[in-house]
Amino acid sequence: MPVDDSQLDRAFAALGDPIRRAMIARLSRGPATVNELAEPFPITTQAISRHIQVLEAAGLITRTRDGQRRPCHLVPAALEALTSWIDEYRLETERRFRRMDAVLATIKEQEK
Amino acid sequence: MPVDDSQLDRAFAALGDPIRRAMIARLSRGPATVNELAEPFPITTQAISRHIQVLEAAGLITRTRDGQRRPCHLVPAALEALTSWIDEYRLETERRFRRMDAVLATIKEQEK
DNA sequence: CCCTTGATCAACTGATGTGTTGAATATAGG
DNA sequence: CCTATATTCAACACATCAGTTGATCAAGGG
Repeated sequence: MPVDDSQLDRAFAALGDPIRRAMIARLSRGPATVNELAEPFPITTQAISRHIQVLEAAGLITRTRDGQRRPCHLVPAALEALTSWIDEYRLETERRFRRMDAVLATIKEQEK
Repeated sequence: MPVDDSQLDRAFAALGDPIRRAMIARLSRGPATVNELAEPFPITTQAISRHIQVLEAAGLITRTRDGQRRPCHLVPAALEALTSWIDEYRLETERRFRRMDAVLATIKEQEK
């Protein structure tokens, strides 16, 4: 499954804000409306509404309709795409480190 | 090991830029100097130098000295801290989905 | 000792992000 | 119907970001 580059831009950038990360944490425990998400923060509902739009544009959340409410839902697959991207390079680095350790061990052995 | 909130801000925000992600990808294959990292991109070395500073401030890379060169090295543990953060909430969401599926299955069973 | 190379600093520009206030829209409910 | 509630839109202020050019600094090599 191809991960659009600009979607990665938006998703990682979205997580770069502590308010949006707190919203993600909240949504992991279940859906929430704009007002519910706004409650813990000392900023206006409008500002929260825009944070939500950022998360939605990043594909990290989706929204449904419940009368006049617009509940937000976390999209675990979007989070998984991010960890996959990171892990690819983390694992490559760790493999490289292990290879280098092996080489150093061999050299040390030969010096004996 | 406690992950400073502002470090998460910086690290996720750093990955929100495609040039910096490409640098991460490059560094997963081994250390590289500023000029080496700049080579693929059509922007000035100064701009690259600042991207590197952003990655370093985020804790994603470290730098050593080799004469007049300043090689960059990826820090896999920093990447791991990010996947850990994401996975916590992704896994919680998936557990919740499974619980809900179970409830729905029970209801469906009772309807028979 | 000079000149080149690798890298950074400083100042400036234009774009983007995050917050505000005030107005608008839409649904709920008496 | 009319009002309250949930949410969003629009316009603005302010800060931060990503790029530029030009100058500076430090290490190497002839």
